[in-house]
Amino acid sequence: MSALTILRTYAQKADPASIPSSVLFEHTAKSITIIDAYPKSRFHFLILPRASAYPPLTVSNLANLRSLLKCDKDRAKEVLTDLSEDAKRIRTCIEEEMVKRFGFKWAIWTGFHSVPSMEHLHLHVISADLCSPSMKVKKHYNSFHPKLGFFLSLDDVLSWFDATPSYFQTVSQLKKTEYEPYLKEDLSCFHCSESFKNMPKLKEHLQEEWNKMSKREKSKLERKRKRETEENENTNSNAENDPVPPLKKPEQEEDLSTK
DNA sequence: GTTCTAGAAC
DNA sequence: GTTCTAGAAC
Repeated sequence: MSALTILRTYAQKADPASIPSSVLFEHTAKSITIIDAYPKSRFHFLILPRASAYPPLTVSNLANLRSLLKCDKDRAKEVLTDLSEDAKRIRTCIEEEMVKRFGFKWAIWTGFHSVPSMEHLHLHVISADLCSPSMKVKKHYNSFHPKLGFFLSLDDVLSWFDATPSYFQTVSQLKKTEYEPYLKEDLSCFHCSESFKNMPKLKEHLQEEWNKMSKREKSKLERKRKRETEENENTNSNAENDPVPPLKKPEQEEDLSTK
């Protein structure tokens, strides 16, 4: 089967449960969520609108964002808002898993590639780390870089529907010539903008950025936990006494939070 | 995505 | 001289 149309065959399944469990994450009447076969971050899912869920839209209307945005505006918006709801649920699952596996939560991006590499509309739900063995070449990295322009956040796309009709017209063309050059831009860290000469150097740096984030977030959680314990002890020990003054933040805490 | 090759890095 | 990497070709 062609790699380019694999998503379409999933989206056309009458019974999504027949999709291998190593691929399928979950499905609803309207969508199918799969685990990306080549994850570009620690968590990377794709949400596909099911081919028969949006009559009279056809599988060719659902080929990509461009083809969808050419359809009746209300119908297109319905597909996207449904995907948005699904994404919200998936993000919650990812966050739970982040806490279970890594002990803290970090950002999750939800959006489309402006120029997709596979047939059938697919919404990326991807953790904001871009650390993965499958992240190999510049094109991979730049296609998810949140500040570059190639990656279109779903919220941005939804905001196009509230813009002027002429803006919607223009932006919904998603011209390849406009977006493809982003993929060739120099490698720069999405956290700190530092630039890198090659992928191995960038990947090493992204891992360091993630380690820093992990430390920062975990100590934040630790301070929160301590504070809550203290507050509880305080409440209990003073339960029979008169009103207690609010707890003051220790000096040390102020310092750490600014770092 | 994988394979091949030129050129950079070491 | 050998290894590594980016980019082109498929």
